[in-house]
Amino acid sequence: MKLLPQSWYARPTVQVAQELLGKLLVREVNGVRLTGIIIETEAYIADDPACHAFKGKAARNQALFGPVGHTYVYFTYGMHFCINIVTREPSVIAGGVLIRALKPIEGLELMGRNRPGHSDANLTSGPGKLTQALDITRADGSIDVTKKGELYIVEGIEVNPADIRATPRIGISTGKDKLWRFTF
DNA sequence: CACCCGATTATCT
DNA sequence: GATAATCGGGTGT
Repeated sequence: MKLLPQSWYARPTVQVAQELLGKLLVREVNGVRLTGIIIETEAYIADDPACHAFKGKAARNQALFGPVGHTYVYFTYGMHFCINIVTREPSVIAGGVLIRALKPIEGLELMGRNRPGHSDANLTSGPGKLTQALDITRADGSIDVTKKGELYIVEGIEVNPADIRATPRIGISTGKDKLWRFTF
């Protein structure tokens, strides 16, 4: 499995959001490997009222302004973590791609233990669920996913661009007119 | 299957 | 004090 160079993430956020579909998110902790195919993403950039970075730099969202190819993990609704990959072209000040869903490939047993009482189909079928299944927390913010480590992304399956569907993003109150949620 | 709501807390007004 | 890039359980059709 091949890692993607940092330059791959230094391209327009909306384009990378689509190309992340089919890639593999790999979590390695305590010698156990958890893997899933990325099947749903959403793009967020600074020039977009729905983006956490829209109102400027703050303690919570600083990672969105940081180096591309790193993670941005935030905590929301008092109980959920969500993970983004920082991605943007050089002329854009901040931006990232929210990973909304995975298809579990490897390490189903541990994912199930991280989410007791749930069937395989419900392990990673939402942004808050997949972080729980992969045991991703605040501590996993600002990790470089272009290098093998506790958390990284490698090439996965080929996705036919014709199979990619663009729809409005979920759960936001502004910026609903943009079709920046991608599934295949 | 559609809608409604409570849980729980960081962040902002 | 209100809101939030959510989830899961409940109720009603």
